[in-house]
Amino acid sequence: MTTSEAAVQSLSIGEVADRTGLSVHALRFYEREGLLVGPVQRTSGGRRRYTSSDVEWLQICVRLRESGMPLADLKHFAELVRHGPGNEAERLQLLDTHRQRVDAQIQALEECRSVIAWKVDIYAEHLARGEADGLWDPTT
Amino acid sequence: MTTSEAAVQSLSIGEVADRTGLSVHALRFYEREGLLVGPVQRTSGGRRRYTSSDVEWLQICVRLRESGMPLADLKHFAELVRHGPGNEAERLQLLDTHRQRVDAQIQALEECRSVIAWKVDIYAEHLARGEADGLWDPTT
DNA sequence: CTACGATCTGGAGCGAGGTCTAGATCAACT
DNA sequence: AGTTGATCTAGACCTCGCTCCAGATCGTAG
Repeated sequence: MTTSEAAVQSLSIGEVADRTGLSVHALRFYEREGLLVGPVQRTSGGRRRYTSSDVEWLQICVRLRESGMPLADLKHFAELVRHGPGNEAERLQLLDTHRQRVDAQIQALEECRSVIAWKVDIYAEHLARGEADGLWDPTT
Repeated sequence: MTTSEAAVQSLSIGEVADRTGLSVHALRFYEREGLLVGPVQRTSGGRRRYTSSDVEWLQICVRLRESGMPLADLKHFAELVRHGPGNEAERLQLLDTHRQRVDAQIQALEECRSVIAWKVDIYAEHLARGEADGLWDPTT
């Protein structure tokens, strides 16, 4: 049998690492930093057992981090959730602000992309005509 | 006339900082790190004078950095350009590889965006129905 | 029982990408 | 000449986000 039998609902840190893409080091680090909503349960021997709700939260954290949210903001969000109902408007604002930043980021990346694509085209064209057509501006 | 025109077209480090968005510190740092194609000219007094071609290169650097290219790659690109013609294929590949990374990044951000937008909608809906409808999953 | 891998804690270390300081010099204005 | 602000160099320092280490413990398979 595998590691989880009675533990079908709770996962070890390694299993959570697999499911979230975070390293076990990062998971412990996140916990120390107060990025989790609640305290992680422990076995009698002191090993962490993560609930599916812990894992869902971590998966959201991963998305927010991937999209550039700083750990400090993530921590703030965790605190809001931890303090329970009554601050939903603030949570909404935090997320919505971040969404706007993501939008801006996507747009900036698309501009970069087109500048890069343009450079790529210049190079490709030069190469197609043969490299031997001599000098050209170093910045192209 | 031509000479003075050329002189007029060179910029101080502060002016370049304004035009590129990089700090003067960052400009000196980039230079030290070998990210520039050529050595920057100096006045008799030792102050840097940037040509418009320097500035163009820096503007490309800014775009590449904004889109996540590491300084090491930028340095590599600068070296290729510095060593003159003959390695255009390699430059092309470097840029094209980066363009692919940018594409992947845009796609990842769009996924994040939609996850976040979904969360935002959940919060907005709850708030629209009044905050008083009690408990809900902390991870929502 | 023994091995062996996974996990534990606290704290040090790291790589990226700058940022800042000190103390001197330069250049322009008054 | 004096004042002021920009720039110079070398090098120390900083933030962020992990990553890794040492040394101990847990827990399962053989």
